[in-house]
Amino acid sequence: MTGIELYDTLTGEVRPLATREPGKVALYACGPTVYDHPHLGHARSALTYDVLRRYLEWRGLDVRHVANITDIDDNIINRARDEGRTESEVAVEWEDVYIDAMARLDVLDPHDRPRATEWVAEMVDFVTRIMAAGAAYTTGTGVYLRVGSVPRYGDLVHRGLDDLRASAGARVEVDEDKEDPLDFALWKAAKPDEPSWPSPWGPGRPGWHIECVAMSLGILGDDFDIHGGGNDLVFPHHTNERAEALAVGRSFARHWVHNAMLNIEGTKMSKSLGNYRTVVEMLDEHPLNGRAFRLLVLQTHYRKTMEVNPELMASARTAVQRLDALARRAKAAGADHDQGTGRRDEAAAGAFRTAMDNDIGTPEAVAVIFDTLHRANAALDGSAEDAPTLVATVVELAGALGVAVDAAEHGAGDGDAVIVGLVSKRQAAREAKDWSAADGLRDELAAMGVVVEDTPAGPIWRRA
RNA sequence: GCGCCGGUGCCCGAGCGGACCAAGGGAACGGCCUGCAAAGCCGUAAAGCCGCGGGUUCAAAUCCCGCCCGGCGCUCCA
Repeated sequence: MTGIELYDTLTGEVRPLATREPGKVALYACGPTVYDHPHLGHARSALTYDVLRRYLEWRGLDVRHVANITDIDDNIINRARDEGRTESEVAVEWEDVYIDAMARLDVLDPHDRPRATEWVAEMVDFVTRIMAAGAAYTTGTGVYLRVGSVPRYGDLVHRGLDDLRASAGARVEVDEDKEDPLDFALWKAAKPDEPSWPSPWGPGRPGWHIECVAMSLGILGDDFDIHGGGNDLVFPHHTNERAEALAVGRSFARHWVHNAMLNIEGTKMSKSLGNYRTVVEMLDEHPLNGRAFRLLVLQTHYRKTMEVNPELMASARTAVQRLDALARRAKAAGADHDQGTGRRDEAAAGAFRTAMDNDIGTPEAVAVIFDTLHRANAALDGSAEDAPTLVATVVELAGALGVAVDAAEHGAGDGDAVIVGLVSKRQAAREAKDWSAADGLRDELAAMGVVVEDTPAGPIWRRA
């Protein structure tokens, strides 16, 4: 028992996270198929599991975080064909873009980042076992899972087989060779000009969902703790992953976690609506956007659709600056020296923990952080004894959610000497009570994008 | 149509039966601080009968029923 409660999609309720091994958490989060720019939805999803992982670690649990990269599928093949390149070239390019974008969002690298193409042998082996179990059959186009043979197939989506059948084929035409419209390909027979791997059923490539089963069970083992992903993956992706594992009698995820989608300007983000936003684009717009977007994600519960628009990004940036401002003035006041020594405000840490233990209540946790920030500022105003502890608590709790607090006055470094010179020149003018000279210098700095703040301990500055 | 998740102040967004909490962030306004600012502090608002209509209860934003609206899913999408 971890004391942490998490919503489980399978049972449809918040329930205690009871891990397979005490003190350890095996987490598998579905990663992207790499053939295009990662968008804000990918970022929200990655952030959700990064925060979950960081919090579990903050609680002292030993987490093994696996996030896959799907580097072979129809989209990649189509893109490669369109661009006259190999599938591998396309996949490598977009995987690099993805990983770089995640790093800029301060998403920790997962402990394992398996690629589908590196696990084909395991997938073939898995399909072989499903065949042996009598839960699959071959047709001219590949190997199919017999969905009807899997007990409680629709449990994850909370729908019965007949109900699912009734809407099957609503969007995609049904393959007549299949025994049941719900059956899906475990292995696809090779078509001309497509990459393929040898198999007992002839050359082909992995079918649907099989890569995640092979990799999650292969790396984390049976009965691993948490399987996560966007809630659009509940069906068919996760439902079918689960079916594949169940077909060979293996116990799959103990807990299913799904994050909600994201809207832009009130409507869903989609390419056709023209409101499709990429992570790189968002990050390039403002140096604070990485942290601001994370804060925005944290301010909405992970199971609720979140809103993103320029105004909200701006307000999140302002909030991030308040965090930095606290650190800066604490540093100027010499009140930050005990950071990392373990001293913290236990009332705040306790409230934070209570919020997070309750199904990862990040909005409330963020509220605790800002309440503490408020107390820290007040303590700093009155030079109260506990100011350093409160400041350290803010930094620690924000850090537990992956929000870095930056006390540095210096930006990139370029031009710092000039800025420092102007700041001290202005201070000299102020001491001489030459206000017009001082204000002129402040305007000059402002034109350079630098804001000066006068504190009892002397002037400090930051980039706007 | 079916399943899941939602509809709370100017915007975003907590709360899930009862306590001076209807949190927290942003925006606005007044005051303090400041040479003036910035940062910070204090306070305020006709700001919301918590989507609409019923019901359960001593007590509901919180539970139940119906309706309206939004999002996602219903074969490869976070």
